[in-house]
Amino acid sequence: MPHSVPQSPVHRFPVEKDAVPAVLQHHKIQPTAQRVEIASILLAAKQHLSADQVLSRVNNGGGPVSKATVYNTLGLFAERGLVRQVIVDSTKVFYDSNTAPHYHFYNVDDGTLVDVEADLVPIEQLPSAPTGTYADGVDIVIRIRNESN
Amino acid sequence: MPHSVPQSPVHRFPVEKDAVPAVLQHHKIQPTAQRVEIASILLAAKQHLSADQVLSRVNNGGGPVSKATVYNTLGLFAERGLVRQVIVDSTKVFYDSNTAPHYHFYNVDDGTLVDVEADLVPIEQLPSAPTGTYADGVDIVIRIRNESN
DNA sequence: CATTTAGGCTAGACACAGTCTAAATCATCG
DNA sequence: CGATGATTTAGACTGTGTCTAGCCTAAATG
Repeated sequence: MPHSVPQSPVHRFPVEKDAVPAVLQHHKIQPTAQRVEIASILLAAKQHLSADQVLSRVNNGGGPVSKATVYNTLGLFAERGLVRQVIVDSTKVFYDSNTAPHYHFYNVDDGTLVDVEADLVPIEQLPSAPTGTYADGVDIVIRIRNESN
Repeated sequence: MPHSVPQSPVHRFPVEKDAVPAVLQHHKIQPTAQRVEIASILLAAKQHLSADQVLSRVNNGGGPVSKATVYNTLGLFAERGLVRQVIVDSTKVFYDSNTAPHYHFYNVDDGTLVDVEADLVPIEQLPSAPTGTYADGVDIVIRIRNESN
C-alpha cells in the first residue's frame, strides 16, 4: 500500500479538464486518455472518492474505463502525490484530491468525510519515531456521530 | 461498524484466564466458553490482533471456534468497550486490547503497530464537530517507514 | 513500409476479509 | 421434561481489490 510524503498542490480547485495533462506531467505521470479522464473527475473539487465511485462516474461520463485501470491509476496517483489515500473505513479506501496538510471528521453513521484545517488541530510536538524508522506522515481522524434525539 | 466511547480498563495486563469471566461480566458480556477463549487471548497482553490472527490462535490453542463466532465476538467486544478497533490498513481491522487513551505508530513497511502514550501528543484543543454531530473519539496514526540505507 | 518494442489498457478469473442464513446446540426456568 | 431465547456453527455469499494473459498503440528501427 503505497503512501507518499505530503506535498502541497500547485494547482487550484477546480482544475479544468484542459489543464489536467499539465498537472499530470508535473507529477511525472504520462497523461493518457484514461488518466486524464480519472484525474479530471478527482480534481474537479476538493473531495473524497472511493475507487468504486470513480469507476461509476467515469463510466457515466467520458468513456468506459476498466476496473483494473481505475484501481491501477488511483494507486499510481497516490504514489506520485497527486492524491492522498484516506483509511477510515475498513471496507474501502478513499482518495482525497486535497493534498494540502489537513485532517478529517469521519461520520461513522453515514460514512461521510469532512476536511479539518490542519491549523485547527495544533499539535505541540510529535513523539520521535522508533529507532530505525522515520515519520512519513500523520493522520488524524475525529470520529463523529449524528445527534439522534 | 460499531465504535465505542473510550473507556479506561479496570483490569491490569496480563489478565489470567481465571479472571476473564469477571472481566467479561464487568462489560455486560455473557461469558461463554468461546468468548472466554477469545478474550483470554486478547487480554494476555496489550496487543493488536486481526480477526484472522485470533481465529488461528484460538484454533491452535483451546478448542475450535467457527469463523462467524470469532467475527461476531470481536464485534461484540468492541461494541462493549472491551477492545478497540484500529483502522490503519485498508485490508483488515485490528483489535487493540489496550483501551486506555493512546495513539499509534503504524509501520507501513511491515504492517506493525506500536502504541504511543496519549500525553506524548498534546493537542491543545479539538475543533468543534459539525452541527448536528458530536465527537465520538480521536484516532491519530503516525505512519512510519524503515530507514532503508 | 514492415517489424519490433514498451507502455498502457482490458475482461475476466481470482483472492480474501467479512457477513449472512438456516439449522443445531445450549442454558435457564417454570 | 419441554419451552424459550441466546449462542454457535458450516458453508454460501458479498464486495473490494489484485492478477493474468492477451490486445492496442505509438515510437523507434531497419
